[in-house]
Amino acid sequence: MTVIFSKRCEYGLQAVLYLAADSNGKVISADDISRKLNIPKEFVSKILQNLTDSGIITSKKGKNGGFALARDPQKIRMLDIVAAIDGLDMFNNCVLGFPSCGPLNPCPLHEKWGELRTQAYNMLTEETIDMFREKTLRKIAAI
Amino acid sequence: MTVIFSKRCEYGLQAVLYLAADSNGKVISADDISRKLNIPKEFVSKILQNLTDSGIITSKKGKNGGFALARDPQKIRMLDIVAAIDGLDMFNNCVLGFPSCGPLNPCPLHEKWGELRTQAYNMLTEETIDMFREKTLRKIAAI
DNA sequence: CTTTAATCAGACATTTTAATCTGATTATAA
DNA sequence: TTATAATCAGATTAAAATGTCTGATTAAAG
Repeated sequence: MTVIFSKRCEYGLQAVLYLAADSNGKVISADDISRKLNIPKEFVSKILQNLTDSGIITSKKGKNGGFALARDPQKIRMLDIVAAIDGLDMFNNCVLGFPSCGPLNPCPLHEKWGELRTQAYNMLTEETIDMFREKTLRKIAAI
Repeated sequence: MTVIFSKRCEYGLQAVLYLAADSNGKVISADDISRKLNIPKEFVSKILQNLTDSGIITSKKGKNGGFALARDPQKIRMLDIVAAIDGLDMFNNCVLGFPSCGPLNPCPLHEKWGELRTQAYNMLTEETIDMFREKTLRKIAAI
């Protein structure tokens, strides 16, 4: 198995993209998100709690409650969500699992992989979730 | 958690690189590999068995037995090892975990991520383990 | 004020990955 | 030919990730 993001993180990214795309000021319930994205309800609820604790989304309790973005979608970077759920270790640790891999003591793939990793990091840093409204809506409509 | 290669695959890559770098025609035992790379012996043994089954390395049983590359190091691509252990799903599946992500029905990250993924694929395809002898030796010396 | 529908908190269960153990087989060397 | 040192095969354990359940709390609506 090879993974870029954990399932938790994939689902978290999906959920936040959905909140950004389809909530028009209103909150969206975990149940709704679960059905739309086809993610187990109890699981996505946990992830939404995480994201609430991290300050990326807010929650409204009680009847008609749900979740919404905590700030402008232009101010939520893909990286923020990844950092909140998976952390940023992948951008520091050696791709081959060697200990203390760095410029001084590089593993065989260090440089070439480093470039790719930096590109990935930049991508996640530059892209904010407001860029994806239409794409997200189209994708979700097709699930 | 975020992972590119599984632990099995990381260890497998390390082990094959080591075989390519430090075996001068001779076989190297799992015990030796375990000590040099600081990988649990029983675990690396299993991985070496896998790689033997996959035809990437060969094994010699009995006293003074061990493992060696099955063919020229110029003919063993990094990708071969990854394919044997982790498989190539990561090059096909959606990075956000959406179902049936493809050109017809792309996820929001589909294109940008696709470029990076292709670069990674090309890197693993173009690089053969003979390119890494010195780097590997230097790295292992520093463990 | 009561019902209802939601989040929240934490325990629990399942599955996958990582790691270990046991014993059989094999081949070298004394 | 016997002792030794290695791979091999399969079972077992441990840890981490994924997924589920139960009940408490909260707040809106009837």
